[in-house]
Amino acid sequence: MRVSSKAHYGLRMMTEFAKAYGAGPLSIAEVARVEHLPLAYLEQLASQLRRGGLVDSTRGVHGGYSLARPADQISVLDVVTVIEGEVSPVECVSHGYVTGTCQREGECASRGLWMRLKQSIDAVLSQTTLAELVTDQSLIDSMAPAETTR
Amino acid sequence: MRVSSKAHYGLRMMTEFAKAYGAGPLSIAEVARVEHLPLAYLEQLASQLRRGGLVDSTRGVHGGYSLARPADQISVLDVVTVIEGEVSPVECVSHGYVTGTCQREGECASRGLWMRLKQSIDAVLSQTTLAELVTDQSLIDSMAPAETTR
DNA sequence: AGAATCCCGACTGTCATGGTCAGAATTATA
DNA sequence: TATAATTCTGACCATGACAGTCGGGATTCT
Repeated sequence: MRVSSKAHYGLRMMTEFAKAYGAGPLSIAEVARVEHLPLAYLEQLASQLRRGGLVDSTRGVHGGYSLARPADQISVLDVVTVIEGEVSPVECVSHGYVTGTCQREGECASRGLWMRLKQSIDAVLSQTTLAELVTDQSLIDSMAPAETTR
Repeated sequence: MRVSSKAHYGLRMMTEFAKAYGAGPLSIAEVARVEHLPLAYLEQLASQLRRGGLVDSTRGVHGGYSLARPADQISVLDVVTVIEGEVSPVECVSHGYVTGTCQREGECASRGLWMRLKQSIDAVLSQTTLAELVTDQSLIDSMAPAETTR
């Protein structure tokens, strides 16, 4: 029951893109610098995010990535889903599940539980948008300016 | 964001123990038979459950395992925690987290999110007890008796 | 004594994670 | 027009978790 650091990295990258939204594309070299993440790895994640339709890319010298839509219209769930695939505690509650695949389906008592769990997770993740993460971030920054020079 | 089938197996086994509660120990050979799970694997899981204090074991001929306390006092969270370790989307919100381990702690905007997520998951898993799973099970069984002969 | 059981440690194959690397394609700019 | 900055792609790799298997030991009932 954990979020991969892959998804976590992706979210951090998306937060950077959100901060830069409207000011032209942001390169992953820049993201790697400010977030201290391995550049070559971010490249892969950025590709996934693009294929998932969350960001647009611009190649060439002043290229980079920018959010495909405003930050308040991209939820954490969107990001996690693109990178990790659908959030689903067990296969039988995932979207593409084909009825009958699990032989125990009829007599399974815990499916209801897993469905509640999935809904609960989805709710939390879809309620938080990148925009909120960014404003939380600036709140933190403004409250502890002495720490930022480290 | 998924529950390992290891934990899922463990839960199924615990449900069997719950059904047999009060009627002497239940052997894992029996569990393996009715749940169609590999016996040798269940042995490992049963050991973990015992070490985690969720079941008591009896060796010898009519031995087996029985719940360490009534089924309504064991939650799904208890089971998952013993088998998978603490449920925690990211390290920095887990119980044993040492403040300062994550260098980004000060400026991390998503920690609040992960804490909400953990709480939400914990809530769902701790609200459901083995007793409820068992009664759900019997409800299902009584409603579709024709299917049980397959 | 022997069968049924739990107990334990070692082993194994497969897969996801968390990367790295080399090089090709594209584009701005000196 | 060359070159530097970028994205894009596919291949590669090391590590550890997961999902098991196996062999044998310890215990207890009959």
